[in-house]
Amino acid sequence: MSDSPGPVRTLRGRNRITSDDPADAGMDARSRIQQVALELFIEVGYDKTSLREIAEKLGVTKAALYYHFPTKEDIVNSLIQDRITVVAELLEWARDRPRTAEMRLEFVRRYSEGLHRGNRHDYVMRFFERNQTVVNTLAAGEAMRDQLAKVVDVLADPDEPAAVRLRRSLAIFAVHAGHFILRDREPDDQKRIEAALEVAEDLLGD
Amino acid sequence: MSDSPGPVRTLRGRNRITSDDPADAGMDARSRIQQVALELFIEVGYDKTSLREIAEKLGVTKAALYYHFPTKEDIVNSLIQDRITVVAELLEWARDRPRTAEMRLEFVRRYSEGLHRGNRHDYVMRFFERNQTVVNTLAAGEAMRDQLAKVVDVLADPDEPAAVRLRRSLAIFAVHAGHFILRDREPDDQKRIEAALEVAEDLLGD
DNA sequence: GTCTATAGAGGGATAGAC
DNA sequence: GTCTATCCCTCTATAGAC
Repeated sequence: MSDSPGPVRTLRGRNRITSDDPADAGMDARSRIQQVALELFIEVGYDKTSLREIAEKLGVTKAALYYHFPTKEDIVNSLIQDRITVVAELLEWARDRPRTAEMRLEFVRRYSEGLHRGNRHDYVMRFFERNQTVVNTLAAGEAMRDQLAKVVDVLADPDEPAAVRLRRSLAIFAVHAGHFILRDREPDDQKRIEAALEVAEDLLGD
Repeated sequence: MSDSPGPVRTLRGRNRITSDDPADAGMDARSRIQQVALELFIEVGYDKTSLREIAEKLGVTKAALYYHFPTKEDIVNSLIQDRITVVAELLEWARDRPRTAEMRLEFVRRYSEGLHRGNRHDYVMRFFERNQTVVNTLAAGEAMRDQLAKVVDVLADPDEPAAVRLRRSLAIFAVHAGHFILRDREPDDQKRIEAALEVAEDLLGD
């Protein structure tokens, strides 16, 4: 809830998650907070990440954070909001299209594209899966859950057999997980994404 | 670490996770604590579950818990320990067997069996996936991660192409997730397990 | 084996100066 | 926009009686 005061949302094209240090000029305060918080939320966990820790890593004090985000939850919500918007657009695209095999394929490709092109959406999803219990207590988290269910429903009719539904659900999961599961063996980002898509398309077929 | 004082480990055959109330005679104190804690850890999350809450649900006080488990972490560790043992045995079984297609199939079947027959192992795994960031700070959690990697390595040679590796990894995930993903559409436990196995076997083929 | 009471630490959030 | 200082709360864990 609430998108708070603070400066206007800039959200520059940024993919890497390595704002280890002050080399991060080029980002406004709000973005830098989001970035550092997201890293910590993924690695240490949302609950175990204190505002003090975030502030320290940014070289400011806790109180400074409160100027940009009224609560800790608001940091998460701001992160999730972008992602929700993008998926909502994709669902809108799919809305009245007939559920053909080609349509489903195109749907997954667009899904993958939105996940990897946009701003750190892959890391937002990683946060989501690594902090499931936290996310369930958030309104924005509930929204994401609903969307995910709708995405799955695009890929498989709710009254298809259980095995088919599961198989198609895994297509989405392949797109999500591929990026991280393969990280150690396949260093090339693009190659990983393509491999994941290959598996996903395979799962959609009969 | 540490398996603490407390009574001897009994761990009766028990599958349901519904110890809502004192209808849970038949379990010793230690098991009842594990049961209630596991439920809360899954639903509310490990961090947000306080010992007070666990104690309240059991109708005792916090201090009583400390008699059975020296720390909060020890509850988790005791839960995970069984699971680690079972998977270790399965990996031992697989150790020197040739990696044929039949062997992989049998491996996954045994994996599924150990997951659903044993004592609430499916819920332990659900705890694992829903509290990933917490589990990573635990020694026992690290052990589970290692085992999972080894399980995947049984199904796919580390130097096979990325897409193949991902596909096979998903076989294990299907077994894990199927049970929960399909819960709303397919009420029959056994049917869900079979559907998941069907998908898993499919993913192992070429 | 369970209780009451409390120590001791750390967290989120606010007040108000600059 | 950032700071210092502080409030207030909850949590884990321990001490010691019964």
